[in-house]
Amino acid sequence: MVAAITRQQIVEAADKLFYERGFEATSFADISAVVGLSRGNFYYHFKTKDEILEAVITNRLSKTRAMLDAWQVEAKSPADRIRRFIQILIMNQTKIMAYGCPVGTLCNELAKLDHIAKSRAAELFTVFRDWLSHQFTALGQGTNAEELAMHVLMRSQGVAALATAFRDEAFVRREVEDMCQWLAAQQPTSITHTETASVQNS
Amino acid sequence: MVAAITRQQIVEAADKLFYERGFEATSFADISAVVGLSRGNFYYHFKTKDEILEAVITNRLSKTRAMLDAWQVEAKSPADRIRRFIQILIMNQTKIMAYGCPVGTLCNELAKLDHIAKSRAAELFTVFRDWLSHQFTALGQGTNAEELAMHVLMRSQGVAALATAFRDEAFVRREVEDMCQWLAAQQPTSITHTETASVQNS
DNA sequence: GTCTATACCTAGATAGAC
DNA sequence: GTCTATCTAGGTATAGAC
Repeated sequence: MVAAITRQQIVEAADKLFYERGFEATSFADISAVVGLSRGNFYYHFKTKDEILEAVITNRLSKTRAMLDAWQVEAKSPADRIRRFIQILIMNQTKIMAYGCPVGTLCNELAKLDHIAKSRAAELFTVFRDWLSHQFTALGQGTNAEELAMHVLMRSQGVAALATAFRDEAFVRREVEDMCQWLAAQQPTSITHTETASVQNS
Repeated sequence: MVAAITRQQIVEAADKLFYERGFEATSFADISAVVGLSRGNFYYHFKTKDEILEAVITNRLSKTRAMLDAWQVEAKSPADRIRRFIQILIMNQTKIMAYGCPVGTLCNELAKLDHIAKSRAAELFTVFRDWLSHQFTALGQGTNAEELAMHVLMRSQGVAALATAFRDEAFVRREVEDMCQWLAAQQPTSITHTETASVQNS
């Protein structure tokens, strides 16, 4: 149907604008201008702004799952997959320096607004955490796989936040490098020192 | 003067609301309601909303500097002072889980709005970074003191972001613990292993 | 399904009485 | 220095013609 295509166009445009300008700061007029639709017709597809947000989050969730599924096939080892995740910081550096992490900034904004969808937005983090946790288990870190996953997520969020504030490419590169070194130290089969001052001890 | 007191009340109220609800989502009506002032009278003190933001950031900067100066006296060793910084995550846990880090979330919002004050907000980070850098130098890490300072800032931001999304107190405690262990490993005089997979190498 | 027109509200901001 | 009244712009949302 044409309606389904228009709807998807709206969701994609809203996704981009919510990321670049924020949810509240984006108006229907902004979205409809991008799609090339009148504001009035807008309401044929979505009754409220919250409905669009809901659709945007759902869309992001499925796209994220698809991306992680692809990585599962493309990258051979669990360590390679985790590195692939870490490398997002390099791949999306320009956008992150301008607008921050799409997930983290959305969760923060919705938390402040005390918006109904804030827990649904946090699901995006859960998807990443569970996938990372799965990789750490495959890496032989079954006991504290989830803690290690949260640690990787935490670092990514921290790097993204400071990348936005300082716009320092060298900082991003250095921290990504450091994360990869940390990761190497998490592999029990690794030749590097098994003891590091890291999350592995509860 | 009475005007100066009223002005300060406005700044304090705006500071709190900008943190808890966000800059854009806070209206003049919200602020004046807290202060107990009419909207009209508001403009006697501040001509525009941006002027209030400017005043709020200036206020935060001076309060932050005062806090760090106090820590400089209260805590005896550089390591104690850095730990004091890390402990903010525990001290302000409830607020952070609800609204995130006041500095990080403000910088993110202003970045998305492409607001003129975004670089001024980032100065708040600079104040923390320079203070932390100073402590690391005192700790004997003069060569890469600033990098270590950025690493501490990065972790704090990451923990704050995920604390907001997951509201997991155990996670916060665990990561604070881990940061303190990492810190202990940064002291050259320390008895712990000198080599860790950490930022110390470029 | 898409449009125009419009209702209704709240925002930031101003004017002028007191 | 504080108030009320008011302006204008922009937001969400609806109605109804095509």
